[in-house]
Parts: sequence; C-alpha cells; structure tokens
Amino acid sequence: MPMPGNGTTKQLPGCEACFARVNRGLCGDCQPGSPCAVASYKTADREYKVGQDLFSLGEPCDSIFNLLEGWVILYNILDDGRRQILHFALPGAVLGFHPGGGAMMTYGAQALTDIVVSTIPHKALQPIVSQQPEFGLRLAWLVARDCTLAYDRLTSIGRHSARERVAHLLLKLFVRCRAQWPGSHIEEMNLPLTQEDIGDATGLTFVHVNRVLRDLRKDRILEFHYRRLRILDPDKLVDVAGLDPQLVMSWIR
Amino acid sequence: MPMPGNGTTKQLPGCEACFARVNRGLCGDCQPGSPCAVASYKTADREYKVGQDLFSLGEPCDSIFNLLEGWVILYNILDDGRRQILHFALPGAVLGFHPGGGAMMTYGAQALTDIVVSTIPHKALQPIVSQQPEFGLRLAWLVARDCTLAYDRLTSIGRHSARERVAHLLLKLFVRCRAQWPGSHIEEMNLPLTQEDIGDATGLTFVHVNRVLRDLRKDRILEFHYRRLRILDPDKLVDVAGLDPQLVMSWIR
DNA sequence: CGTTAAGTTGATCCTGCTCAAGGTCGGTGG
DNA sequence: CCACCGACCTTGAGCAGGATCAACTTAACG
Repeated sequence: MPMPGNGTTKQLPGCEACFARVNRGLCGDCQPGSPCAVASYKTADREYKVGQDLFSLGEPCDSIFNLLEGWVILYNILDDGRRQILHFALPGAVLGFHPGGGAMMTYGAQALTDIVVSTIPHKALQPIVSQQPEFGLRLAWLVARDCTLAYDRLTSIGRHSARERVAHLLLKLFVRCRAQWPGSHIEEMNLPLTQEDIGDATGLTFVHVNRVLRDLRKDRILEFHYRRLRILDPDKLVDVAGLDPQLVMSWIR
Repeated sequence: MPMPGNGTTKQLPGCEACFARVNRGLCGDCQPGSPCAVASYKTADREYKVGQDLFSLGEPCDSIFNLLEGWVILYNILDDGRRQILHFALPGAVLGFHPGGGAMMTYGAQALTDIVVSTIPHKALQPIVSQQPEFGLRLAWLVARDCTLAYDRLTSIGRHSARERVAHLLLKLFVRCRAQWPGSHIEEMNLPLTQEDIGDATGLTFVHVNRVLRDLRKDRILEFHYRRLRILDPDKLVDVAGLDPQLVMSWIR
C-alpha cells in the first residue's frame, strides 16, 4: 500500500469518466454508467514532469485543471528572484479557476512531483452548469476551501514566530495528506519538499528553516530530513503550531 | 457626490430586488421587473453598527452575507490577543460562504463602518442554483477573486519589507475603492482604518506602521492622517509597492 | 473642557537575515 | 566499485529590520 503523500492517489467511488474522478467535490452526482456533463468537455489525462509549469505568472490561461496525481505548488516570483509559495495543491484540487477566466494569471503553478491532470476550457463552464447546476456551487465550495487555507497561512505568516510557522505548515500538510488516507495511522510520510520550499511557503529563509527544524528535532517533536517527515510528538506539535487540539482532531476524523 | 470609501455605494443598474443589487457578480441576468430566484430567498436589509460582528471565529454561521453599504474586515484573533486582518470587504462583497456551509467559521467578520447587508441561508443555495444555474459560477468567481487577493497579501507579507507592505496595502485599497467610482480622479479619500488596522493587515506593529507612514510622508509619496489618505506621488507609490505600473493602470481602467 | 481613542517618538532588544564555508546524499559514468 | 558532481543540508559570525516598552502629544467628541 502506497504511503500518503508519495504522489499516488486513492480512487474514490463515483464517476470514473468525469473530470473530477479523484474527488467528489466537483461532481458528486455522477454514478458509474450514468451520463456526466463534465466528461464531454474535459480533455484526456495529461502528464507533467517535476518542475514543469502548468501555467505562469502574467500569462493567460484558458482552462482549469483538475489534479489527479501528485503535488503542485502555486507561487509568486518577485523581481529580485525571491519566491512566495501560496498553496500546496494535493490530488483532487482544482487549479487555475481565476477571476476573469482566460485572463492573465496573477500566480504560477508548478509540478512539485510528476503529476497527472485533466483540464476543462473556461468557456465550457457555462454549458456545464446549465446541464448540471450543482457544478458551480461545488466549484465555489472548492475555491472557498482554498481561500480558507490562504487565510490560515496569512495568519501564520503575519502573526506567528518562525517556529510556529514551520510547525503549522508541516502539521497542516501532514493532516491534509492523511485525510486522503483515512484510517492510516502512520506518523511518517514523504513530503516532496526541500527546506527552501518550506522557507518560501512560510516567509523565511532556508537557513533559518534549517535552524528551526534542528530545534524541533532536538526537542523531539518532529524530524524532517531529505523529504521525509516523521512526527515524534503529535501533541507537542499541535501545541507549537498554535492550534486547538480538538480542532485538529476534527480534521483527522 | 459622496467620496469613494466613505461607506456609501453606487447603485448599478440591474435587479433592484435581489440579493446582489450592488454588484452584478452574483446575479447578472436579472432585469428590473423580471423574476429573480435570489429575491425570494434573501432576507430584508439589515444594519450593523461599527464594531459589531457579523459572525465570529469558532461559531457556526448558516447564512451568507451580501455587503450593500460600508466596510467589513475578516480577521483572526490569536490566543494572546494579537489579530491578523485577512481581508477588507467593500460593498458588493459576499461574506461567509464557507466550506461545509453552516459549520464553524475559521475567521470572524466585523463592521469597520456602519453597514447594510442582506443574507441568504446556506440551505437556499441549492434551490437557487437549480432555478438559476449561473449563480453558482458567479459565486465561485467572487470567491476566486477574494482568494487571489489573499494570495496577493500572502506574497506581500511573506516577502516584502514593511515599507513595501504598507504601500501595497494602501495602494490596493485605494484602487479597489476607486474601481467603485470609475471616472473619479481624486487622489484623496477616506479610509476607515486606524494605524493599528494597517499593522494587523500587514503583519506589523502599529508603532512600526507609524514610522513607515512618517517616512512615506517625508518622501512626499503619501499622507495618511486620521483616516484620510492623500496620494502625493502615485508613480512613486506604485514603485514602492513593488507593482507593475501597467498592471495597476489596467485595474483602474 | 474633560475624556478617550489614536498617533508620535525615543531607547533598547531580539528574531530572523545575510554572507560564507563546509558537509551529506544520491545519481551517473568510468 | 569508486570518483565525481550537483542539489541540498548544516553551522557559524555578524548585522539589521522590526518588536517591545514607555512616555507623551494630538484629534475627535460629547
């Protein structure tokens, strides 16, 4: 059985043909065999290699993407080359739905692992919702979830210490991965991140991330070495991340 | 004629009865006199005074709000009382659309001025989209716009200096207000913010915000005193904010 | 005119950045 | 099997941007 977060995905029951086969978020009504409005508009699955861009900052993008396998980062690059990671997208995510569909993207999307996606052109959205009215609401729901995650990070970066930020990021990623594998009780997983990625997501330098990780290791809270995360003391981690233990439990169950 | 940002709003043409009468984002098809699916589900207009909460962190909220007049902040409070402002909502905004409708809110919403809102219960969303399929897509579009703004702030807080962050915030607010009043060419406006609010939005202390504002004033870029913003040198401001002048122009026109 | 919220300024401290040098891992080719 | 290389991790020394603490000033409002 594959480990959570190693790039493979769980197949949920439901519409195997349609755009949203890994998550029922977009397309919860489809049953195998029944007609699906999305299926006729989506493209075939497409693969991208690590490091490839799905779309880029400042360039137009006329499709939305459904991530079927692997990890993707959304990011911004500044003039001086510094980078801010905005979001880690996991299988099931919808990417590139942008205000003013087809307009310039205000951020880029890059494959963090080898990935598989399928796409729907923006101009197909209108026809889809007229056939399947819940689709729009489900899309809104998914975008709202990403927005909530962004607010969460905003709070973390704006008001927490380096230690809290790193703990918060790793804990959230751990929980999100584990949510894809309910029932798994492994406190160890592959995170396809470098320490530089962690820095770019938390607004820190990789040098300082390294020191924070050393301290967290010294305190026997977690270990992160070469893309492998091991959580030694979940309770302490939740505490350091500044989160409510009960809230975290509600995510897991 | 009222100044931009003083809490009053422009009435756009369209459906005067429905939920979304200040913006055509949610309900672009309604024509005066024609039936409107939203109108039959929304509540009457409701007023809130400055400082009142529309909904609170950790409490359930079973409705979405359409902001008709005034300003609202979305915010998070930490255990130690520190605050992070996540978003400034202007008239036309939709608030409280949350993943898992009706569940615990992960942030609060507070009136920054006296405001007027109307609401739709979450459970009315399904019936509305079945009568008016584009509604869901429009909702998704609005949420995506907020998400993009959040990503913008994330980059600003994560990777910019204090000076850049303050400049960026004020410029963006200015542009967003002015977008509500196309044609206006006033470089002066009321922003219903304290320096503490600016600090809580940019991840700085109000003491440091004060010093940054002093420097920006000294450099004759802008003046911000007692909730009044005057932009002295728009070009320099765009430069300090680290934004592309052409991009900014595209927002204005 | 008194009260209160908000703005202002200085002195000092500390978290996290910068710069720099070395170490470790994993893959590749001989 | 080993040498090499590039990407990534690790650690130290010194610095600086912004925080903290504290005192005072100004504006708004009844």
